[in-house]
Amino acid sequence: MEAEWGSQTRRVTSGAMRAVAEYIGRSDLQPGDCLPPERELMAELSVGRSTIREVIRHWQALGVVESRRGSGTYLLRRISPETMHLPLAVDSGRNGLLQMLEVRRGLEVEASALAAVRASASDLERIASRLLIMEAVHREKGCAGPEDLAFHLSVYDASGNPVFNQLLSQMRESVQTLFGMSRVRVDFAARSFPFHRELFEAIAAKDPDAARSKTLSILAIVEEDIQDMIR
Amino acid sequence: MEAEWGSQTRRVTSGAMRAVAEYIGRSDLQPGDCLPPERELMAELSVGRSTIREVIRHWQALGVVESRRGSGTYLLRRISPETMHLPLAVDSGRNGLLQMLEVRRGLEVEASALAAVRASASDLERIASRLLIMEAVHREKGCAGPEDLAFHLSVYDASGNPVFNQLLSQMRESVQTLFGMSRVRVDFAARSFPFHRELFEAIAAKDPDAARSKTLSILAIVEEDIQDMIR
DNA sequence: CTGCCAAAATTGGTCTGACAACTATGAGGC
DNA sequence: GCCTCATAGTTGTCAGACCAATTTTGGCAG
Repeated sequence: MEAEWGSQTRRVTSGAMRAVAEYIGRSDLQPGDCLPPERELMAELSVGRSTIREVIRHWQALGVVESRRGSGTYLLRRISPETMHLPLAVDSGRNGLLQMLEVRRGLEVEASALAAVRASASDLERIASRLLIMEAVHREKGCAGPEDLAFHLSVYDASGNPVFNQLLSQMRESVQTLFGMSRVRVDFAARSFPFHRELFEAIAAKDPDAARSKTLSILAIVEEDIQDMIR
Repeated sequence: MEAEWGSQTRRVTSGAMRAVAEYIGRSDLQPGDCLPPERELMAELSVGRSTIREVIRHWQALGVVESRRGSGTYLLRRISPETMHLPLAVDSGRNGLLQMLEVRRGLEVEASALAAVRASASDLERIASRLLIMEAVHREKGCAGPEDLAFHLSVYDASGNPVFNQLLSQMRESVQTLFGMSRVRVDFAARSFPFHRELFEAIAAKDPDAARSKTLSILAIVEEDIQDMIR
C-alpha cells in the first residue's frame, strides 16, 4: 500500500517542479538567461508563491538555477523533466579532501581511457593545441595553472561523456571554494608536466591502458604535492 | 561590485541552513529519526515558517531529509555544517544510462584498487564470506542479485573511503528507480560470476593493478548484458 | 544630445495567519 | 484483547503584506 505515495501528497509542488522543468526544457533558455519572475510563474501555474519558491529552492539546491535578489532567477544548467539528480555529500576538512582526490582519480582515469578510445580528429587537435599552449606557458613562467585546467577539460570532453566534465569541474570548484587554495606554491605539480605530453600521445595512439597509466602518473604527483601542502 | 553577494542577501535562510545543519550534527539524530517539527524549529531559530520550509526543501533536494505529510521530517543521512554537496545531473534515457555506466566503471575500478591497498584482515574476512554466500546462491539458483550487491558493497567499504559507497549506492538506486529494471533476465551478468573470486584474490594479494583489471572484466560483461537488454 | 542622479518599478526574501490533507495517538465501546 | 473513531499534531498550500536589493525610468544639468 505504501506505493500509493502519489495519491494526493505533494501533487502541487511536484506538479509545479515538473512544470518548471518542462518550461525550461521547452523554452530556448540558455545557461545565464533569466527565468520568469516568481509572481508570473505563480499566476501561470495557478499555485501559491511559496510553492513556486520551494520549487526554485529545490533547483537552487541542485545547482540548476541561481537567484539574485532584485534581479531575477537565472538558469545555470539546462535541464529537462527527465533529468536525474545525484546529490553527493562529502565531508570537508583533510579527510574530505583526500576522499575527493581518490574519487577524482577514478573519474579522471576513466575519462582519459574513454578519450583514448573515442577522441575524434578535432578532439585530438584541440587537446594538442592546448598542450602546446600549456607547454609554452610552463616554459615561460614555470607554472601553468589555467592552461593545465584547459588541457584536462579538453580531455574530459574528448571522452564523449559530458558527465565527467560536469563532475570533475564541480569537484574542482568545490575544492577551490571550500579549501581556499589561493596561495599554491608556484611550482605546484610541476613535476607532472612532462607526463601531459605522454598522456596526449597515449590518447592519440588510441591506447586506453596507456592513457590510464599516464593519468595515474600525473595524479600521483598532484596528490603528493597536495599532501605536502596540507601537511 | 557584484561579488558582494554576502552583504545582506540570503542571510536569514543561509543562517538557518547552517543552524539546522549544526543541530543535526550536534544532536544524536540517526538516519531514520525524526527532526523537530517546523513550528518548533521556527520558534527556536526565530525565523518565519516559510524560511524553515525552504531550508528543509534545500536539504530535501540534496537527499539529506525526507518529509512525510502529517508525520514529520525524517533524517536520511547524517550531515555536519562542513558537509560539501555536489549535485549531479544526468540525462535519463539510453544515453544517460550508458553515461552512468561509464562513470560507475571509473569509480568501481578505483574502489577496487584502493581496497586492494587498504583492506584490513576483517575487511577481507567480510568480503570472503559474502563471496562464499554469493557463490553458494549462484550455484543453487543460477543467479544471485542481492548477494552480488552485498559482495560489491563490502569491497567499496574496504576501500576505506565512504564516498565510493555513497556514490555507487545512489547510482544503483537511481538507475533502478528511473529505468525500472525489475524484469532482468535471470542469467543477467552470470558470465561475470567467476571473475568475482579472482577480484577477491587480487584484493587479498594486495595487488591494485590486478584488482583494477578484474573489476574491468566484471563490468565489461555487465555492460554487454545491459546493452543487450536495452537493445 | 549626453551624462549623471534620484525616484519609481521590478524582483527576490521573509513574516504572519489561515486552512487543507494526512498521520499518529489514545480513549471508548465491543 | 481488538476494533473504531474522535482528536491533536504535522506537513502542504495559499494569500497578503512588507522589506531589501536591483534595475529601469525619467528628469535635470551640462
